Amino acid sequence: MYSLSEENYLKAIFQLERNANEGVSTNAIAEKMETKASSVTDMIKRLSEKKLVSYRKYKGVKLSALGKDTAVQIIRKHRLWEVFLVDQLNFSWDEVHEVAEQLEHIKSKKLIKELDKFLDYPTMDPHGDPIPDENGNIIVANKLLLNEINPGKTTVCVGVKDTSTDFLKYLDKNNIALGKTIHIQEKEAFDESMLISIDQQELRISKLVSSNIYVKEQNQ
Amino acid sequence: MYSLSEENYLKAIFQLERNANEGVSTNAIAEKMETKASSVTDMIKRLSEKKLVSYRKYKGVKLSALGKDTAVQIIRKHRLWEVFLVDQLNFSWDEVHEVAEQLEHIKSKKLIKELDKFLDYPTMDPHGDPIPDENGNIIVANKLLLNEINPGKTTVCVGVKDTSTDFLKYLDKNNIALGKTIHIQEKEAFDESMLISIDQQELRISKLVSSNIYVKEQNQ
DNA sequence: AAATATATTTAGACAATCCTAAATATATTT
DNA sequence: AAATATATTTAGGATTGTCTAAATATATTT
Ligand SMILES: [Mn+2]
Ligand SMILES: [Mn+2]
Ligand SMILES: [Mn+2]
Ligand SMILES: [Mn+2]
Repeated sequence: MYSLSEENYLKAIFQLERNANEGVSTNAIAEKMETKASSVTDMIKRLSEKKLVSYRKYKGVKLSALGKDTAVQIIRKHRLWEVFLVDQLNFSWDEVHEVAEQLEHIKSKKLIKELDKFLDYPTMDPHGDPIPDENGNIIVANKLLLNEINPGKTTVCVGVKDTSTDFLKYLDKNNIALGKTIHIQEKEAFDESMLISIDQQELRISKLVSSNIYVKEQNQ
Repeated sequence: MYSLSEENYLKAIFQLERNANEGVSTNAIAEKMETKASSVTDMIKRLSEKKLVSYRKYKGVKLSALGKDTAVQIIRKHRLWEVFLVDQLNFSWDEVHEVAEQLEHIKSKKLIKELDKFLDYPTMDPHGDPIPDENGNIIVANKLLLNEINPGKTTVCVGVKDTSTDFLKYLDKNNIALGKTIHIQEKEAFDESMLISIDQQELRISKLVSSNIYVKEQNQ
């Protein structure tokens, strides 16, 4: 169907489109893909030929319905594989991404259908991100960033924004994981650092940390 | 490490080397890979540069130790994935090869180690072929082709030589599977067809069929 | 609005992999 | 051993995807 390279571009454009409401810029794609703007322009033309994106010179690209659907299916595969690696093969949440980047390109309808069944139809991946269903529908949970919550509140960790190995290992080290109850004791006005408690343990975290943890408020 | 294409060539050469004791010919590789002899020559030069094969013009290629080891590890991955697909994801033995051809190229030491453990260290794939261990050792079972066995003997099916969908579906239809007891009642001298019985059911099979089923003799 | 900075595209090139057609080497017949 | 057939390599080219450098368009400053 589509090449590995085309699939990676589609995924990148999809993720960039979430934020920007205008066409996604060549440079933004180049940065995300860690490649050169000229390479992006080349690829955009190919994707446009194949009706995966709409493109007007200098105006950026938008995914077509076909392009969007293709991207979502790749994300679905990526996240299902991540679940498999963590739940069945003893991978930790900081080890799965690289392998899932490869596995997401395996082409087999049956494989992904059976994997989904085997994993008992998971709805989120190890980082708290939603897994699109067969039809490409994504249920967006109403989650908030921890740094937006007021002191005194009790929350539950439901996801991470930064999924880098460094950040995930930091969280591991400090006993922060999906499902953990996080109580916010104080928020320092000066640098927005927070004093939180998890399992009766106090911990001070920087704004950089609190702005990369998704939570939902408890009992609401 | 190595490209998908390079890996596929190594695997093909490895399999061809099993039979031929001389260097593997360009044409043999071309036929196996369903490509052109000129493409094979191109690739052989690349593999030779990378010390994966030794090559003398017009004399065919031989895998180096490195090439052999690389090929065996790919075969190991291929067969482990086939076991996974059949045992865990409800694939039938005629459906796995195509997907395993893709999965065998996923690069992750940990993945294959954990998959092996998850499957409880299987020693053979769904077609009865041995799975090389971590160190690349292959235990060659002493199996015989059914057409070499004399009438009156009782055997157990332990593998298939032809793994094409058509042949595997024929076996399914006729209740022939790994582990089944096959009793040989008659062998027709004229065309070497056989009358066999499986689960008290009689079946006449052609020489083409009996020469693609591996068995071991019972009680010996 | 002109000058400057930034973003984007184009031109030209390169590596990997495949192909066809032609040239050459090796093997088989006669 | 010459003639013929078969196998293999080489030459030249296409495609995909990448890159650098130059050209051009758009955005921002002054
Ligand atoms: Mn990921
Ligand atoms: Mn994830
Ligand atoms: Mn196979
Ligand atoms: Mn097999």
